[in-house]
Amino acid sequence: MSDMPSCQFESRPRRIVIGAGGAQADFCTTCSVRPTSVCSVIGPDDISRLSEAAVETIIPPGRGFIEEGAPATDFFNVTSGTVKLFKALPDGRRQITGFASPGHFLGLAVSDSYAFGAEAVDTVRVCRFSRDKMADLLDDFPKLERRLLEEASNELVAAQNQMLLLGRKTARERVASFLLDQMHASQLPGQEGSGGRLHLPMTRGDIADYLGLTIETVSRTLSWMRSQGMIEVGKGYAITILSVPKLDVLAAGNT
Amino acid sequence: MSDMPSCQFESRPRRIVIGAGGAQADFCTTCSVRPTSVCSVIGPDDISRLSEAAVETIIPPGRGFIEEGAPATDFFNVTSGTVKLFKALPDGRRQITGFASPGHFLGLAVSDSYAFGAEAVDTVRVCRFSRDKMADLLDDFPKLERRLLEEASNELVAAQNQMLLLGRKTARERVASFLLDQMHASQLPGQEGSGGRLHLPMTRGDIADYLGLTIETVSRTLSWMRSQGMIEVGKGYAITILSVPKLDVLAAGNT
DNA sequence: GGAACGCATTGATTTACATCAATCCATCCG
DNA sequence: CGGATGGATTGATGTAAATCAATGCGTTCC
Repeated sequence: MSDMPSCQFESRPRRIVIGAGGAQADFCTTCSVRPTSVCSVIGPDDISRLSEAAVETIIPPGRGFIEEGAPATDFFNVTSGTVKLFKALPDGRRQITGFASPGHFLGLAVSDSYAFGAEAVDTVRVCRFSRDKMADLLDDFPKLERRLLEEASNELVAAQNQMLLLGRKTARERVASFLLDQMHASQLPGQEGSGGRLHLPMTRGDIADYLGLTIETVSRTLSWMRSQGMIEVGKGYAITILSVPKLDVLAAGNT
Repeated sequence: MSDMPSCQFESRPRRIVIGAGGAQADFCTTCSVRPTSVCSVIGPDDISRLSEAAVETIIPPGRGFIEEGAPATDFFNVTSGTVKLFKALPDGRRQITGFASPGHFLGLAVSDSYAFGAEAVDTVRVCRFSRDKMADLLDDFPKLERRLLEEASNELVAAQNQMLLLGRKTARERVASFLLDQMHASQLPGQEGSGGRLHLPMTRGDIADYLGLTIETVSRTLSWMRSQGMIEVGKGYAITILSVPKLDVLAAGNT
């Protein structure tokens, strides 16, 4: 735990701060266009309240910024990039429990320490809040609480799906499910169709830790899918989905 | 899906109903002593509001009462017994995502259909609410919403632990983790110490489906633990934990 | 009492995936 | 440029747990 690259937040404190009568539209600009963000939930009139608690932080690829088991002091809202959330065993085995993309909240845990670690996959921007102030905000903005409940419910559904995947699916089914999930995530409102082209910012190792497999099995499975004409594996982090139906059949477990 | 033993709720509608000025203490008696229940969160003064929406239902062992994928019309609060929550693949493979005991809420899903199925392990009592009315209740009782968020957060933490278990732990580690979890759950406030004696209402099949193993592996692992002096396997559903430290070492992955 | 049933245990065998190991190929950097 | 580095791929081998199979054992119900 001690050799973890701990993040000093590279904080340029209050990178974007709004005064009482300042230009509110400038606050956390990414927030304002994301339907799931803090700002859009709270409403423009109260943004100045939020600004007192928030610090925007930029996190470089591979940098950890939440350490599993550390005191849970902060609360985050991802505004750009992809974050991997994980838990680890003492001997180093790792399970990535999810990838958080823009709009997601981190640090919901009710306990006083983080139940998971978090690390930037690519360059990530987050809005960071003190958890103390967060409690006050929740009292003042019921809509925010509603939004958090919605978020938690969605994550719970995702977690249940992942438990089914980890407990009962074969390697091929896991990879197929993953690719389809990623495709759906990339087709969220605002994103263009992309014709089955995926970018996947994470490494094979991350995918393996997410799917409960090894790097080699992930690699072999992708090669097999390529041989079956289901996908095309490009250079770098590009994968193109050639046949959604074939992957669907696989992912559903209809071998 | 169609041959599932669907529950007609065996409803004796409003088994316990309170009139405007009625004896409020009679409503859902189990609720009133559980710190996590709906009633105790809402407060006695508002119980009559709740009574308009709630129906107490008794569900016999093995009976399913939430069908995965069915329209999510109701919302439940378990008041006694144990419920298994699960997801299934078309070919019958099953993953139990959790066991719900008294105080737990079911049906949080924001979508309009249930993301999981639910079935009674032993005889179960629940308070059932219409989801439509639930939305109104949430507006009127912020404390309830806070409580639900807390519940969801706790479940999320449990789900993350389970993902680590399913993705990265060996069979022995899984069973050890399970036994320790069950022991901790049985030591919640109110329950007596019990001296390591566990009751486990679920079958080996349920445990297997919860841990992502087969019945045979669960059985073999328990036998092995017995041979190691870690546990004692009694008749029926009784298991006695003889050495918490040994199980701890196993569960943590220190092989 | 004794089939019949469901659940659990134990043994023999198979297998999907992990592990060990050898390239390959970009990118980085002195 | 050329060695070093980190990720990815592919091959050979090992193994933990699944599968297949037999038996036991308590309950239920004629």
